[in-house]
Amino acid sequence: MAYWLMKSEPDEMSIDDALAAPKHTVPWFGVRNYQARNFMRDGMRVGDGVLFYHSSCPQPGIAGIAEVASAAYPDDTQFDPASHYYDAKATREQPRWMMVDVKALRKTRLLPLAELRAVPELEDMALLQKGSRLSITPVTPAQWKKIQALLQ
DNA sequence: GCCAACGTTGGC
DNA sequence: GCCAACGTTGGC
Repeated sequence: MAYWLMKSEPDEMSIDDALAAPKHTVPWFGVRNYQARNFMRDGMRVGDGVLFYHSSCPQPGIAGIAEVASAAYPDDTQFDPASHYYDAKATREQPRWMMVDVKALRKTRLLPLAELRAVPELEDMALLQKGSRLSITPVTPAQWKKIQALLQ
């Protein structure tokens, strides 16, 4: 089992929104970065652990725990000209962008980015690397364990 | 709103 | 294949 951190802007979809969704499950549409797509398509398995991260907001940080709830499948918004996420170069025969379903398990206390940065055991987290902008990053088992402890 | 850092595009 | 220009991300 692998672990991941997935960023969401709470204005778009917060941990509360995800918990309020049917089956607490939401499609993770809108990823338009190849590395992040590849993590979903090639790396994720159903049941993988997910740190639900709030970004681009007054208090960025980890806001909840979730899990991967499906294999990767095409993100329909790429085919919709009216969508913000439309991609003219994508076709149904040759989709370019994939997504997974994510099931929210619980809301946690907000574990702020600044607090994560202050933990020596977490300094190698992909999230914390200089210039890192990826919306989906891997988390090691040791990092996952440390963060669970911080959330106790 | 600023800006550092990064990814993508497209001309050559 | 290089790389300049541009667009985006996301913390502050």
